[in-house]
Amino acid sequence: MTVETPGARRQQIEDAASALFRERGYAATSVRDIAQALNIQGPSLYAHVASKEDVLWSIVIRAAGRFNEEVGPVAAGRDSAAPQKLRDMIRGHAAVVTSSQKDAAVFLHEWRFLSADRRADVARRRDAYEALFRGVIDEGMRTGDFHTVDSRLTAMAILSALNGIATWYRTDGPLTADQIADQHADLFLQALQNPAPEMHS
Amino acid sequence: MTVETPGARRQQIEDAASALFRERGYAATSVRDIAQALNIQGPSLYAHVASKEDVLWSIVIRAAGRFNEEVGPVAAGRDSAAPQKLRDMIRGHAAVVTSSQKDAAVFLHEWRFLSADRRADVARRRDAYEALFRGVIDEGMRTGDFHTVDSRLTAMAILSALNGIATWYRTDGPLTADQIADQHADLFLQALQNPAPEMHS
DNA sequence: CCTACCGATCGGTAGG
DNA sequence: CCTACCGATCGGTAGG
Repeated sequence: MTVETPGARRQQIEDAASALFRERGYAATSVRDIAQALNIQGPSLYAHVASKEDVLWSIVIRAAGRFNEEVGPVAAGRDSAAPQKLRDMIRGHAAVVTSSQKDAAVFLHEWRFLSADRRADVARRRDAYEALFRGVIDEGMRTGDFHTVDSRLTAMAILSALNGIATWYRTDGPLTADQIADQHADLFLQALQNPAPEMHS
Repeated sequence: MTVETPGARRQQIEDAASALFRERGYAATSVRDIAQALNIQGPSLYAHVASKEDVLWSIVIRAAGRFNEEVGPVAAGRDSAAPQKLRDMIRGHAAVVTSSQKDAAVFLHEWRFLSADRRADVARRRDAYEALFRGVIDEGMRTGDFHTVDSRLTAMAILSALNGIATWYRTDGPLTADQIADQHADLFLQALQNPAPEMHS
């Protein structure tokens, strides 16, 4: 008697697939595995999805969308300086990794199993996203808030550290998602920020 | 007429497999793919290896061994303080990632396809290795060289950043392997180190 | 190192 | 959402 919102079943499929792709990897997960998680037969899945790759694609764009929604506005914001902006971007990215852990892990590790076209699309989005981080680092160097670093290497180091959270974060671990986000922000801001200029110099 | 050292063929198999596992992933690489890279037939591979998983295992322990050889002695060393030690550990780890890029990438991403026993073994080694980094960070906090951080989170951040190098490093890129290693060391030492104490305080 | 071959499983379709 | 089924491919073995 419950009225399901359209696509509710599709969502369940994607969630089950996300968990399986993360645990076993895309290539090692069969369509029947996904179906079994939903207590239906393998071929029944094709009433809802066109192909196994389509399911992966949905998960990947879902995750990519969350990162962009969270970090994009901060990066575009004009009302805060580079250090605060980078701090908020780090916190935002970390928050997506911890709150959408499965999708994020699949996005990060399984996108190579997409078709060539879709892979190219992901590569473009990814580069644009990394450019947000490079940009704020460059900005901080221009304003003198950050000391001189290679902004590409530094952006990659930050993002690799944040993405690594997807590998080791446990909801029942000793640190909350907020603490993890804050401590990464502290760590990298400490690494980048120049000491506040002395008043008398 | 060339006399091949024993195991030379085995090495070639592991090298070819390492490249393929890295590109396509273990599960998506067939035994026939590996054989083809060596211009032999699929079943001929079994004259040299017992199973596909055995090849993965060889690559994984090869990579794990390199990390331990490079970083272990530094971590155990008694002749330098925590900051210099951490700097050398970061440089050592980064050097392995860049010099054994394929093996390192396979080690980092494909080890979950090992049997349960071997996976447990890798997990143990990995934890012991991470403990080397946690240890030197703890040491630096005790001596007052580092300010207070969560050593586990910080160790994971450092290792995730360094392991990420395997994803983006290109031999023909703008930065040499040494520059990448040094700049990661600079970045994280900057993040951790307290300013040198004033003489008059 | 080869050919011939094995049972199992894969993603996906037909036709309800 | 089901059963029945398809061709392709998988890791691996037999027997040279």
